[in-house]
Formats: sequence, structure tokens, C-alpha cells
Amino acid sequence: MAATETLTAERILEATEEVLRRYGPGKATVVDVARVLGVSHGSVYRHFRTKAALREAVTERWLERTIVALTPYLEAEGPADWRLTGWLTALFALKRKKAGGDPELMATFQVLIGENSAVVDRHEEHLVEQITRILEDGHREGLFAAPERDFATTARAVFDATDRFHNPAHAAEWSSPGAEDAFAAVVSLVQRALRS
Amino acid sequence: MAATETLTAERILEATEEVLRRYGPGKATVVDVARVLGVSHGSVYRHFRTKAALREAVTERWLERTIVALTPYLEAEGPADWRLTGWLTALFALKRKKAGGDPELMATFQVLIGENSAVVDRHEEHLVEQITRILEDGHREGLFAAPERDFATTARAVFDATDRFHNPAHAAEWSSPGAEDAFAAVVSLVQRALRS
DNA sequence: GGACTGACAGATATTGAAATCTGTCATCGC
DNA sequence: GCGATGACAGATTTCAATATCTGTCAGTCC
Repeated sequence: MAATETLTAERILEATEEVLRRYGPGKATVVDVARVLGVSHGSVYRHFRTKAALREAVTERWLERTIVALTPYLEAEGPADWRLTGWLTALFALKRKKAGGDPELMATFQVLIGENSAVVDRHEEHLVEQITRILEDGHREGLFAAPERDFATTARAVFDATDRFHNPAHAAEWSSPGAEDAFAAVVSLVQRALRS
Repeated sequence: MAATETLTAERILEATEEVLRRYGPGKATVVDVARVLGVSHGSVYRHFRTKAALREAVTERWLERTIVALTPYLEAEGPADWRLTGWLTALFALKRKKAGGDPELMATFQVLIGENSAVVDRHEEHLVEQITRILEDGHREGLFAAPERDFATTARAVFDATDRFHNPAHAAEWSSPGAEDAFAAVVSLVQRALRS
């Protein structure tokens, strides 16, 4: 289909996502991707050195979307403590929606996550950076006390403390009845810890 | 071997642990367990209705050992904040030692955990109860502020916030260089949140 | 009489041959 | 010249036949 268009990395990534969505991580093959694009699988290898590299790129794109979706909460107007709760809640809601809306897709995503821990590490660093900025703002506003060591360490601690509510490994627990309350309790705990 | 001794649930559980250790969760069979005990597999079914029930009992025993190992930290002398840090550190150290000492056994354990979420839930409740008691002590001692809702909710929040450092799902991350510091940062965050 | 056995049916796992996939590269066509 | 192709070798996956396992129960043994 659309064999007239130029074959770009972007188009290959879109096709790969479609194939992953349709067949799952176990059955998705490079040949499938090529078939969707109406090209030979050799052409795919012109843009991505290996199947692993292709899957890594898909993972990166996928995670990038979370970052983009969270930026509004990062740049919102209002006091930093309120923005932090908003940001954390948005992160939880985003992940939960993804997990609840299409559990199979989430399982696929989880497999990719497991395959590409380096990409995930970089992604986590980005998220922690976002938290760091809110903490710095909060300190400037006089809402948050000075951090015990530095903002980045505290931000990482906030990220780790809320891990259960954004790490896909825990996706199965997010649909249980108490999840919402448990999340609120941890956020409340974190806010208490930060308050000056 | 030792076919003279009476066949008890206890002996079957020990043999099952041995078989799980040796063959892993995928290959361990009831027939193997019976062979270790020198009995027919029919005899095993006299004590455990199904293979699943047998594995559940092993899981329960395994988790019970953590509870027992932590009791000294729960009942130690000293201020509650210090005891809380000690208890959390002991929990982390315990899990980490298990994971680091024998990764394969940990993987086996993880599979059992996944199979028996009901047992795990009960176990988590026990651990949260232990935290609750320390929080109550701390409040009585004037070290911890009154909880936002109740002690049990806050205790669950403390448990959830430190999840990354005791949940076996995260075992792979515990050997990374920053783990110790990340743990300390989260504990410090939690302590700040509780302080009155 | 009550703990234990072992043969059995149906379910699950293993195995090895055949099919498919990954990654390369000499060749094609524009 | 440059992107695309498709045949190929070696690695991986599938599939169906074969073997093993789970759970039951009538019967054995002390």
C-alpha cells in the first residue's frame, strides 16, 4: 500500500507499531512490517540495522509520547505543590488509561520495556528532571523546604516512592479498588515530606 | 529415602522446596517431589489436594520466614523513627541478600509470587500491620505527627512508597550501584513526612 | 481401618523435522 | 548512483506425534 511514497524511518516505525499492536511482541516480524509497507524486508534493514534496533526505536517513540503528554502539567500556572500533585496524578492517569484501555497492548509495551532497559533509564531520567524542576520552583516559592542533599536526589526519591503507580510492572494492580486511595495516600505522604 | 519416617505435610513441603530449587518452577513436578520422598505421587495428593495448593503452601512458608526475620526489628528497643528505618533497611537487606545470593532461586520465587497473589496480599497486610505498630509507637512517643487519615493508611503509604525496594518484581534493579542511595533517599523522604 | 500404591484418562510438556525469520549482499531498475 | 530487491545461510519458531504429568480411585498391605 502507498508504495509510491518514499520509505522513511518514520513510516517504518508506524508500520512496526501497527504490526506489534496486531500480532503482539512474540509474533511481530520484520517481514510483517515490510508487508504492511508493501516493500521487501531488505528495505527495512536499510533504515534499521537490526530488528532489535527497530523495536528500540518504537519503544523510544512510545515513551516520548508520555513526556510530551506531561509537559502541560509541568508548565502549568499555579503553586508548585499543586503542580506536583497534578503532574503525578496525570502520570498515573495516563499509565492507567493505557493499561486499562488495552491490556494486550500494555503487555506488548511491557515486553518492549523489558528489552530496552537503557532506553527506559533515559526516559526515567527525563521524568526525574521534570520533577526536579517543580521541586526547584517550589523551593523558590517558599513552599518546599531545602532538600536534604540536592533537588535531583529528592526528585528521584519522589519518583521512586510513587513507582508503584507509574511503573508498568505494576499495571495489574492499578485496576484494584484501593489503587486510587493508595495513590492519594502516597502523594499526601510525599507532599508532607517536601513542605517547608 | 527415609521411607520409615511418617509422611507429613511438613516433609512434603521441604521436599517440594528442594525440587523447586533444583529444577525451577517450570520443571518441578509432583512426581519429582514423591521421588525425593521415596513414595508414590498418590501419597502427596493425600496431603495436598492439587499441585497448585502445594505450591501455594510453599509460597506461604517462604513469606512467613520474612515476617519472622523482621520481628526482632519490630520489637527492638529505641525510638520509633530509628526502629522504622531499621525495619525498612532490614526488609531491603533481606530481600536483596536473597536476590543477590541466588538469582535463580529468586526467579523461582517470583513465579510462585505471581501464581499466588492472594497469599502475597495477606503477607503484605502483615507487613503493613508491623509498620502500623511502629507508627503508633512513634506517635505515642511524640516523634510522629498524627496521621492524615489513620495509621493503617499511612502505614500502607510507607509500604507502597518503599515498594521498589522490597517488591521482588524489582529485584533486578537492587544490584545496580545507585540502589543503596536511592533507598536511603526514599527512607529519608518518608521520615520527613512522618516527623511531627 | 487407614495410609499407601499404581494403573488410568485427560491435560500438559517435549521433541525433532519442516517452515519461517533474520540479516547479508550481489544484482536490478530508474 | 542509489534506493530497492530477493535469494541465501544460519538461527529461530511452529507443529504434530510422542512422552510425561496431574489428579482419581479401586485395591493392597500392615
